[in-house]
Amino acid sequence: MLIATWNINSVKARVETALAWIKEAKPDVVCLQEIKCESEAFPSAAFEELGYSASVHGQKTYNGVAILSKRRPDEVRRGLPGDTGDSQARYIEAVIPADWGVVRVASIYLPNGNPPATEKFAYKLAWMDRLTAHAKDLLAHEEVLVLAGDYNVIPSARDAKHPEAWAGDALFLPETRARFRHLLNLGLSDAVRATAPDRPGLYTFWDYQAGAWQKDNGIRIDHLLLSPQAADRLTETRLDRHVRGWEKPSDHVPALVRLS
DNA sequence: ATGACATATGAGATATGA
Repeated sequence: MLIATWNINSVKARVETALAWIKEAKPDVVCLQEIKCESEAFPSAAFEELGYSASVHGQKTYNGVAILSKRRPDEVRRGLPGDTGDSQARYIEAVIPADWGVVRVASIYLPNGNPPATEKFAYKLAWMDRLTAHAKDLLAHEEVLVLAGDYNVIPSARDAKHPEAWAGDALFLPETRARFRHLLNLGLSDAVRATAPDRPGLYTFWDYQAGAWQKDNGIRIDHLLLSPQAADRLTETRLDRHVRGWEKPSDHVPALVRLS
């Protein structure tokens, strides 16, 4: 079972690109972030034509997450528990049938948090604490679980071409990285690092500006975190970086795991 | 360097991103 995560930076601006990539990669599950539209406006029909069911948690203009799956989900949760006053659409979770049972998949759009000296950074850290609390609850079920998405976290220096340039950034500050480590230390595996512990140059994002793609000035901020039961089934990880070179690309590329 | 790019909104300029 092939599971992907992709920050698509507006599903309406990118629907043709998304369809082209899905036809090529043929994933079983696709977690999308930054769809930037309300749930009713999501182009579900276009994906249904390719045989996918769409579960959507959207909002106007900003954020918005979705899960596309070939098999229809058994259940869907919209919104991250822990703060009923949080109106930002950044979390959706679905239980999806697999040949060997079911997999619980979350599509996560973790707050950016810049600039760091503002309430935006406090919101990011609080959101990470809520995610950790929820992950702890989910891990207690001892299921095949994949927490996939745009984490807006550069876990370590090897995950950036120029780590020094990110020193004061919300994506790389010690508080951010400590919370990400805390999440991993619950017992989750960073799938890409589980299969390539020290390899440099594994990036998922290149800024639109200043020729970042041409210079390969990238960072790795899109992650698939696996429960032990999911890690047992991990046979392949992949970053589809060629998609960044397509016409009108998202600034992120798909990251994938295969569970067998 | 608060800029470059890109997107949404809404119809010009601003907010957001990472």
